[in-house]
Amino acid sequence: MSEKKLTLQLDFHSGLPIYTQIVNQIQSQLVNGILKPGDQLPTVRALASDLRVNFNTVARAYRILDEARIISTQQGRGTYITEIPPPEVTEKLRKESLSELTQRYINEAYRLGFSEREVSQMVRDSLKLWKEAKHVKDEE
Amino acid sequence: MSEKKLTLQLDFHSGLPIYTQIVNQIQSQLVNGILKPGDQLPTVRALASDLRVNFNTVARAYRILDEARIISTQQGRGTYITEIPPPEVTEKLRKESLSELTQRYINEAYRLGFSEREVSQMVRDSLKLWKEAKHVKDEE
DNA sequence: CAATCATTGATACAATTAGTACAATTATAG
DNA sequence: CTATAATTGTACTAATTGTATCAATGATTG
Repeated sequence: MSEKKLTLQLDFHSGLPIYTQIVNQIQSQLVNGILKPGDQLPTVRALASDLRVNFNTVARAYRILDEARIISTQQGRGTYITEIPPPEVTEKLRKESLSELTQRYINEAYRLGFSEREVSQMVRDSLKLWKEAKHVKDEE
Repeated sequence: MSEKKLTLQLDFHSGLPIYTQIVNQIQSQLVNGILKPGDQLPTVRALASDLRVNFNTVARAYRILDEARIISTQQGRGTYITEIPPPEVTEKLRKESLSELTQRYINEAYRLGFSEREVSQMVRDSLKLWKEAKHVKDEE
């Protein structure tokens, strides 16, 4: 059951290797709860076909995730999200996920020509708004 | 799909370095719309062979364009025209666009359960790294 | 003329992705 | 139950890409 279809959005011009994008997005979906422990991932060939990449590229991503104990790949069986990800892994993942997200954000801002000062200021402002909004919400 | 052939006219007696001519003509074709953001450029070897020059000369041109953020070169993958920010965007639009980008970033971080402190710290760290990297690059 | 510097070329390297054969497991036929 | 085929991940290699380094060349300058 649970024919959950793994949906990944690759950007072939982003400068990030395909396998890295696959790794990042699977990590992100796990942190985010879209993927859960025990879930089966598509086979390397199925996902590769879906993404229109070579299956070795997917295999490489899976191997990286496997070495990080995030998934468990079993020859002849398939690939699964690790049942009980150790807390230090999930915390590490959380941090990495934020780091990843932040880098993407800063790179994008830089690409659009914004300065370090502008980015810094905008983040400060936005965080302030965010905190205020959260405050209001918490007061209910 | 889009097998656009990049056609450059080199003048070997002009006194202008080959790599400069390549840089200029690619820039020119971009301005004139012959090349568009996302377009893939020929490989350094293919273009070099086409122009009958050493591929390092093309690589040098590509590197200059890459540093100018006009193209994005990716080892093992290829070279692409980057999505350039239209220079004629007003400052207001610029700010709005950064604001929007930042909101998306913060919302995503929030959705992933990060605290204001974590986000703030991560942005500071990432900006620092970014600035250092830029510095090194500028010093060469 | 000699020294220096920019340009170009030669060569080796590194990163990414693709191709091919193989091994482990599971499903199926008899 | 056993044999065989199908499915899955693995390992190794090859091909394609850009990168780094240094040497050769040729022009410029003192």
